[in-house]
This record gives sequence, structure tokens and C-alpha cells, in this order.
Amino acid sequence: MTSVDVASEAGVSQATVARVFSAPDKVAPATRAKVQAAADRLGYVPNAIARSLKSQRTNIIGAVVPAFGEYWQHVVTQFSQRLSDRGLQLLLFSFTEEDRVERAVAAVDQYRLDGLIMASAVIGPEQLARMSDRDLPLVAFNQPAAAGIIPSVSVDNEEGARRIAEHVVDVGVERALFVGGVASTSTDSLRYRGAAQALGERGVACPYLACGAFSYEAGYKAAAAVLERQPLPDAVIVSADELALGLIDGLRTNGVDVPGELLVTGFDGLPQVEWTGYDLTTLVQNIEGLTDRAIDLLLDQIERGSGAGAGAGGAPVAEMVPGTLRVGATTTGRGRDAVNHDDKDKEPRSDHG
Amino acid sequence: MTSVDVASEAGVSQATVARVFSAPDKVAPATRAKVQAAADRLGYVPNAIARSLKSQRTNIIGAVVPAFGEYWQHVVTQFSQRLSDRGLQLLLFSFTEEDRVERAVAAVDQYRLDGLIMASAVIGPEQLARMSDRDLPLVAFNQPAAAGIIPSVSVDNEEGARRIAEHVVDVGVERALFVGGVASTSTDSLRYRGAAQALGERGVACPYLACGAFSYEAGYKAAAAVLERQPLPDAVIVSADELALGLIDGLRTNGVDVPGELLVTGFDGLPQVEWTGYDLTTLVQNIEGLTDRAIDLLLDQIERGSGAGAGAGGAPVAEMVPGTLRVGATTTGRGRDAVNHDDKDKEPRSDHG
DNA sequence: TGACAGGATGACTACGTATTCATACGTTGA
DNA sequence: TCAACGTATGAATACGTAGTCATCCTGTCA
Repeated sequence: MTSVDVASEAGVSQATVARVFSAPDKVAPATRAKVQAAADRLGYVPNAIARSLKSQRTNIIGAVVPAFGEYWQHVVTQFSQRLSDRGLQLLLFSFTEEDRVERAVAAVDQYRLDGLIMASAVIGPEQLARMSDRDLPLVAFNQPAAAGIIPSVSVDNEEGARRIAEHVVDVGVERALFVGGVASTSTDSLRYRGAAQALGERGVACPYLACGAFSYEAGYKAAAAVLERQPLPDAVIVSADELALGLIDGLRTNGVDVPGELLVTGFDGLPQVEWTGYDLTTLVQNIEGLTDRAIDLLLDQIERGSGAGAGAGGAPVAEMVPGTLRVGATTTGRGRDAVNHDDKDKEPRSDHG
Repeated sequence: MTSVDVASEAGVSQATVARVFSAPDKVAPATRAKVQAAADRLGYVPNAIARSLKSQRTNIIGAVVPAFGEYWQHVVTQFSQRLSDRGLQLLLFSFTEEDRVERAVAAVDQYRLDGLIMASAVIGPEQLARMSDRDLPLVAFNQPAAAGIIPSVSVDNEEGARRIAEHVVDVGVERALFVGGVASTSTDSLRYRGAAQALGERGVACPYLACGAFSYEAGYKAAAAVLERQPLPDAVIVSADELALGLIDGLRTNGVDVPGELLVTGFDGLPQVEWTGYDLTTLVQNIEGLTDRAIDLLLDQIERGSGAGAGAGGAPVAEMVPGTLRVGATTTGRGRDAVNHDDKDKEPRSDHG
């Protein structure tokens, strides 16, 4: 079924049929109704491929997203739904290895995608720079290293870590330890910097310890290294929830009572932080807000017709979306004296999250 | 950059350029090299949109996937990667509400997708039947209700549940309880049927109890209902891991020792079942195998040129992929007499939770 | 009544590729 | 040496739509 078929069925020209579906106000109401009826009768649906060929817009957005962790699923879901709300489609590139990113780039070229969301710290700065050269609307998602190179949206890592650190000081911590995932990632550095700075201002030292990955297993294994520290810290500030959950289990396996003997915090706001066994204090990312801004930035570029360019001659925009502190049992659950009494009106610790 | 540009740059016709990229063996090696060089020089990439318009194939597959739960993330990731391996792209429709499915169908029509993967029990049989009428390659993923209506691939729910039931009997259970999610889903019915049948054959009764959803929260809340049963069961066979994890936490919050006082099993094989606090006995789905078969079924239809049709005049193929029993602490961890001693080398069960 | 304005419609073309058909060339066999 | 054949290439066309331009019709105003 093509617009030509509908045209002959309705007794009008193909151009009129096209107008009915792309600029309905340009056609007389009576004709419009006649065409609509014919289209319905024939089950005609405009061919988006042909439309794209003519209009040079596909209305398809690509997204390069890591295949690991539940966090990214929420991101993908949000993108899918919000793009759909704006009449756009999501072409997904889930990857585990470096080469998948290359495939995404290849597909972008072939399919003439309208834009690309890069949600992966695996993509190096030089590769980003290379991509920003080509005339393609781009946006980096939660990839602080991309800030200044291409337009980017990210949770405010530094400020979030600072708020966690302040909370930890408020509940009486005197010796802290920061447990990171991969030391070379900008996410890790920023979160460490924020925490260390806030703690330092309050006279609390905060050494850094890396797990080598951002996974539950890495956190679990890191428990042994944490317990080797002398003196033992009061609190462990972990740079990601998944790590923190693994660390908690590792500590408990080693007979350590969390939070009785050791406080733990996370970062991200995974659903599991609410699970009864954990009830983790963490910084909850505003994923809806982040994805919304990312799409806005992309659409701005698309409509302006510019590539992955600067704002208006300046540096590419780098937005920060604040997160929300979630106070759980892992920093308040010990029966002891918690300093910040203003947290008392929060539910102390629900029997389940 | 179009094939015409490359043609003039290389001093050949557009047809030859097209051949170099679609049927390279049809062009002389010398010419091919010349064209390749020109294409590289100009940074030419064939336009998949124009190609699709001409060839009537987009090489894009749509997937309708629920937005809930970590299980589906793995499925999406698998599809993304395996489709990519075969030179196909994945257009994702993540949904929470009914209307998203409609949007997916609309996009399928507009973009002339080559096929559609339906991974959602939300799509009713009548809607499936309607879709199978149109001439579109379809495959249902882990949606047993679709078997016989459209080609489908699913884990062997009944057999999997049977194996769990047998295992439970082997470790000495005499009173079982089946906890389902949504009673009306075919997944739930099949798993219950398999478990109840296997248990019945061994003289163990197994009533059914529904949670109303397939979420952690639903499982958590179901704990109270489980504890009201008189007499209390020895084991609870839960129809999904996420439910089971919530149920375990709910039971423990109520002071019940799992597995000391009550055994629990799950179904699916989420990553969290391995977490120290749970170590859940469950049936692990072979997601790689499932996605592989689903794609095969789709490609068969695409190449045969048929719609979501029958095998060869018969009923649509309905494949089953077996899962693997994972024995964890939730059925063997109690210090008591566990029948299968070969599980002893597993780490027993850490305290937490 | 006639001319003109303005909206509605139709004929035509371009988007970039793949494919059919025709042609020109080189090679082999008699 | 010539005929016949097979291969490599080019010209032309179709895929389905959107937009440009020209045309036509209706209604209005002088």
C-alpha cells in the first residue's frame, strides 16, 4: 500500500495524499476526509523509510549503553519511553567490548541516525573528539570525562559525594575510607574528590582504595582489603551501589557487623539499596531528569542543524543534575548516638526499604 | 557523499560503485580497488535508508520488552549483541503500559521493520492473533500463551519446575507451598503445574498462593500470608527469583530462619541469587540459547518471505529451551540432613539478611 | 460583469541506491 | 582470421515520499 494506491482509491493525486499525512491543514476538509477514508480502507501507513530518504531525517536516535548492571536498564527504559513520547525511535547498541562501540558508529553512518547518546565511559576522549568532528548531534550521558569535548549531561558526582560525606560526619564518623571501582574513571575521581574535600574540611582523613571494577564481586572481594586497614575506619564511602552491596556482604561474611561496627554508603540509587538486608545510605540519581536533559540537548542540536557543537561558539554545554540523599540503616542503624537529630523524622529504618 | 560522488571521483558509473558495496565479486579487482580508494578518500558510507527503500529490507528488528526487572535487561543485551553479530539493528520498545505496545506496532508499520520480537505477557492472545494476520515475521519470547498462535521460544517452565520439585523432595520436604506472581499468566500456570505434578507423584501436596505481581515488594508482602498457613510448609516454591528474594527478606524480617525453618526456591537465575545473603536454589534460564533460537526463528521467516506463519502448513513452531538447576543454600544450607551430599563443597551460607 | 486574489489541487522531480538491460571488450576455438 | 561466448561496465529505471511550481476554481470587489 503506497500513497499512489490511496490516491487512485480516493480519486486524488499522490501529492494530496502526502499532504494529508504531513500537512493536513493544507488540504480542504472534504478532501482530507475522503483521503482518510480511502487510507483506512486500504490500511495505508506512510513509509517512514521513503519519508526519511526525502526529508533527510530518520527520527531515530542511537544509544550506546553498557551491558552491565541494573542501573543501565533504567537508563535505557527511560530513554526508550521519553524518545517515544517525542515521536522518536531508539536504536540500541548494548555492548560489552570495545568493538561494539565501533559498530554503533558504523550504524550511525549507514542509517543516518539523527543523533547519538553515548552512555559509556569506555569511549576514550580521543574517540570522542573524533566523533565531534563529524557533523552528528551527540550527547554524553553520565560520562564526566566528555564534559567540554561534547555536550554532556551527568549527575553531580562531586556535590553528591560531598553530601554523603557531610552526612557521614554528621552521624559521628572520625575515620573514613573511600572505596572506588576503577581508579582511572572520571566518575571515580570526581566522587572521591567530593568526598575527600568535604571530609577534609571537617578534619576527617579519607584514603582511597580501588576494587578494580564496578561489580558486586569486586566489592565482595574488597572486603578483605578493607579489613586489613589499621586502624579500621568508622565508615566506608563506596563509589557505587553495586560495589557497596558486594562489600557489605563481604564484610558480613568476614564476621563484621554492618552498620554495627562499620558504616557503609553507596552511590547511584539502585532498587536493591532498599532491600531489607541492606537499606543502604546512598545518593539516588534522578534518572528521569538526566535522560530528559540529555534528550533536550540532542534535540537542540538537531533542530539547530548543528553537529556535536558548542553552545553558541563557546564550549559544549556540560549539564549537572543533582541527586537525592537517601539515608538508610547502613549509616543510622546502629543503636548508638546519631548526631543529626533532624534525620529523626525520616523513617528510622523501615523493616523493608 | 553519495555513490554518484564516488563514481565521478573514481571515473566509473554509479552502478559500478553500488556493485562494489553490494556484490563485490561482480566487479573486476582493479576497478574495485579504484572505487574503494575513492570511497575511502571521500569517506563514503552507503546509505542504508536508500538501500532499504530499494531492497524492501531494513535489517532492523523491533523488540517489545517490559521495563521491569533485571531479567529483561539481560534479554535485551543478548538480543542487541546477537542481532548485531548478524548485521541487524535493534529498535527497542521498552514499555510499562499497554499503549507502548501499540506504539511499537505503529512503528513496525511505518519503518517497515523486518521482524518483531514480542517479549511481553501483557500482549493478549487476541492481539497476537491480529498481529499474525498481517504479513510480518514475529516471534514470541518467553510468553507461553503465544505458543500455537505465533512462532515462540520459551524456557521449559513445566520441566524446570518439575526439576525444582524433585530436588525439594530429595532434600526431604514433606509439605510444600507454591507462591506465584500473577495467577492469570501462562508462565505462572505452567510452573505451578510442573511443580504440583512432580510433587503429587511423590505424595507431596502443593497448594497455590498468588502475590499479585512479579516484584520484590510483592514477595516481601506475601511473607505474612505464607506464615498464616497451618500447618506451615517445609518449603516454598516461588515462581520467580525476584519474588523469592523479596519473600526471603519478608520471612526473615518476621523472624523466620531461611533455610533453617523454611526452604525457598526461585526461578529464572537472576545475578542476585548468588549474593551471599540469599544463595538461592533456582532454575537458571539459558538466555543465550533462548535469544539465539528466537533470532533463528525470525530469520527463517524473513528469508522464507513468509509472515508470522506456520512451519510448513502446520501450527507455528513453539520451541522450548531447558534451564539448569542451581542448588544453593536456601534448600541445603540448614545444618540438617541434606540428601545430596555432593553439594557440600559449596560455601555453606553466610549469616546476613 | 469582469478581473483578481487566494486557496486547493495536480504534474513533476529529487532523495540515494540496486537492478535490469544493453553494450563493448577480451578470449577461446575452429 | 573470424565467429561465438562470457565478463565487465554503463545507461536507465524503480523504490515511496515531500516539496516546488503551475494551474484551476471559487468568491469578492470594483
